[in-house]
Formats: sequence, C-alpha cells, structure tokens
Amino acid sequence: MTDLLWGRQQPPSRGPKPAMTLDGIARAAIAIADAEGLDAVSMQRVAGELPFTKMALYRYVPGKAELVAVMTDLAMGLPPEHPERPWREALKTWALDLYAGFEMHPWLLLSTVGRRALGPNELTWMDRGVQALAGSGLNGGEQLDSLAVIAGHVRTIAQQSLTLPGGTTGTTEEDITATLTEVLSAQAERFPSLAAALGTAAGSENQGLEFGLDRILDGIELLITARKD
Amino acid sequence: MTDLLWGRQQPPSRGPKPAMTLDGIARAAIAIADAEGLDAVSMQRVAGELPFTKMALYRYVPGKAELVAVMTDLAMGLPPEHPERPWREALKTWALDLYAGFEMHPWLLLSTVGRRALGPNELTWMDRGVQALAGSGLNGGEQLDSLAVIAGHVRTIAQQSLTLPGGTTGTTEEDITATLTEVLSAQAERFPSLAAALGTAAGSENQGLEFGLDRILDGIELLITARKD
DNA sequence: TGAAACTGTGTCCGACGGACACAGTAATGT
DNA sequence: ACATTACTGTGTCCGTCGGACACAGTTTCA
Repeated sequence: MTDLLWGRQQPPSRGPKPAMTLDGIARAAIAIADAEGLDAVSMQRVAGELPFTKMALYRYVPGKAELVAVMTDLAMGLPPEHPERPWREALKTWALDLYAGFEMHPWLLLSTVGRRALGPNELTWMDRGVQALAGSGLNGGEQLDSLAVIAGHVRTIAQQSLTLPGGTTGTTEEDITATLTEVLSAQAERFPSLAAALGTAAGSENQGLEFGLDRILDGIELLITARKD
Repeated sequence: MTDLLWGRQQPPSRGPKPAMTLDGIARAAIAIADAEGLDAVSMQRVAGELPFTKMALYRYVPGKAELVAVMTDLAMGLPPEHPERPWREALKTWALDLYAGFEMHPWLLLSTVGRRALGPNELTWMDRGVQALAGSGLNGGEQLDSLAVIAGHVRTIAQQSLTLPGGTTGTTEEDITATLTEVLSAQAERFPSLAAALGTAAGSENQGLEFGLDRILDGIELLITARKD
C-alpha cells in the first residue's frame, strides 16, 4: 500500500511492456468519481473507461482499497504555493485552499474517513500547514494538533455544504433544511433552543467556514501570545 | 425516511401482527456493527441474528440506507443529563459526551458522513448543545456555527484515535505511525517542518481532544466577551 | 533456442441489495 | 357465517460487486 502511494516499484526487466500506468488508471477513476460519485467507481467501470478489462487493473493495483488510496492522494494534489506570510494568514489561506480541494473533489470526504496510509501529496499538505506554525513558539505536538483542528473544521463545513454527486446520501440542502424546519415547527417544544437558534439565524451562506476559522485562529493566537510572554 | 426516523407510522388495522419491531432490528444491527464494524452489517447478517429471513426485514425498512439511518439515531441515544453550568463547561462536557458516544460506537463516524436526515436523538443532541449558548449573546447562526466547530473537532479526533473494527481501513495506529516515521526519516528533507514537529512531539496521548477544545472555546469566549461590551 | 517472467483476458465464485410472486393470517364488510 | 381485503413472512431470481485463478501471448535473459 505504502509502496503504491509512494511510487516505489522497480520496473520488471522481462515480459511485455505495461500498456497502462497507475496514474492513468487513477485519473480515470477520479473522473468517474467527480462526475458520478465515489460509489460509481467500480473496477468494471474504471476498466470500461479505458480500453481494457477489469482484471487487467489488478496488475497495477492489488485491490480497490488501494486504488481509492492512490486516487485520493492524486486528487488532493499539491497545495498551492503562496508567498511567505504571518502564520495566521498562512493558515487561513491553507484552510481555504483545502476547502477548495474538497469542493473540486467532494468524494474526498468519503475516501478520507478513518485512519489510512498517507500519500506524498497529503503529507506535503501537512508539511505546508505545520510550516506556518514553525516559528510560532508552539511545540511540535501543539502545531500538529492545531492543524488538525483547522483541517477538521474544513471537513465539517465541506460535509455540510457540499453535495456528493450520485451518492445515496445525496440529499439536497434545501430538502434537508425543509424537513428540519418542518419537524421543528411541529415539535418546537421538544427542541426549544434549536428552534430559537434557527429562528434568529439569517440565511447563513457559507459563512460557517469563515466563522469557525476565525474562532479557531483566535484561540490559537491566544495561546501563542501567552507563550511569547 | 423521515417517517421512519421519527416513528411516524400508523399501525395497520388488518393482517397478522408483526413479529418484529423496527427497534429490535436496529438493535441487532447495532450489535453487529459494534462487534465487527459497519461493513459487516448486511441484510442477510441482520436477519441471521434474528429468527427471520432477509426479505422479512424489508417489511420494516425500505432499504439498507434507511436501516443505517435508524441505527445511527438509536445508537447516538440521548445526551446525558447534566446540572446547569456556565456555557463553557457545559459545552466542554457536551463535547466529551459526544466523544464517548463515538468511542462506544465507532461506526457512527462512517454512518454520519454527508448530509442526511436527522433523527430525534441527534436533534436532541443539537438542542442540548445550542442550549448551552442560549444566553451567551451570540445570535442563532453563531450558536449553530460554534456547535458545528466543536462537533467537527470531536469527530476529527475520534477519527484519528479510534479503531473501526473489521473495517478495511482498520489499520492500527502504531502501524500507521510506524510507516509515517519510516517515510519521514527516509525523506526528511522533503517534509522538513513536519519532521521537526513530529520530532518535538511527545507521545501525545489523547490530549488532542482537550487541546483543540480549549482553543475553540477560547476563541468563542473571545467573541462572547467582545459582544458583551 | 529454450526457459523464465510478465501482461492482458476469460471464466468462475460468493456476497451483496433488492424486485417480485406466493402462501398464510387476521380483521373487516355483508 | 363467510368472502374480501390487507397485511406478514418466505423463496426464488436478478444484476453488480470485488476478487481468485488458469491460460495464452509477449518480451528478455541465460
């Protein structure tokens, strides 16, 4: 698994030249996932996009889980380059870049659940994020934990606001808020605080991302300045 | 779907009495998921635990997705009761209670991805959380967004530290950190900040949960006190 | 010029979710 | 009382999935 993700495979000396590449397979799979969701990615379907049969893919990938891992790291890509900035701005743009990645490939929300092997691109994202906090005075664990909070928040908001195409869970946001307000109006006495909060909540456009980020960064800043003294 | 979750089904007048209950089915499914992971929950398997056939379940549940939804809300349960406390402590114990829920049923991390219909228990959790911020001076949207940040962080940490039984993604934490340190020692120059951070990171026991929570709550407190002036 | 190693293919399997028709059962209307 | 109606649980069947395996064709090395 790790070998696959990190491209550690010595090319064999004998035998016919491979007609496909792992990269090409993963790209085909990514195209399917982007268009129709991760559930639409089956070995048959991927092979169908390429002029090969299903079983030929297994010469490049041990199984579907590994294919998804390769897809994931490839789709994540490298984080965009930015000029050097103070840690807070750097972290904020890092988070917005990450959100843009989820926006481009919503199925990443599904393929990155649970503990899994990390690929080079994903590790580069982490490195870039930690880099922003390198001179902050926080120790390594605190830097990693801070980054986890931010990445987790980006995930949360992406999960709330993005529509996964084709997924069985693909409920429209209007649909879900519609049933929510319906239930809440019918049983307002059962969820009084929630009903009140939803009542005074304006049509919150994606301000949830910014709001949470600012809170988190405020909290981190508080710790950093406290450390500096 | 919503009808199922909220128990809105009028009992039919004619015909044989149902031999099962939706609740019983969901409990059997939860037991399987707890022991062997969510992937082990198939209609066949659930029916096998009960003295009935697979197709009999479809008299109670339209499909597997709905079964998972019912399982999810049931396993989430109601949030524990706590005496009234200031908002910050209330939110913190709310978060710890939520984490305990994920600990008890790790598959909830998988079954609660993406937008989906919310059940009564889950809504009660939300209500309880918002309740803590009711008198804080934040408006409804801010209360909901704050809660989302906290819940998202709990999810993130749970995802990092909990092992999903039976899952294909079930890699051990030691295993994953082992390959991580192996890769980082081999290519330290490629991920300098990350390598440095991991170097100075002590064996971070689940302090990630507390750390992030404190940062987030600090950030929220900052906003609240700023509002109060 | 074999022999060895590798590629792509075809066939087969078990498990999955689910459609559908069927027999049995309980309440209803006449 | 009895037929009708509505419901329950069952058995059979289908398409799709991931994947094991044997096989034929192709390239390279001894």
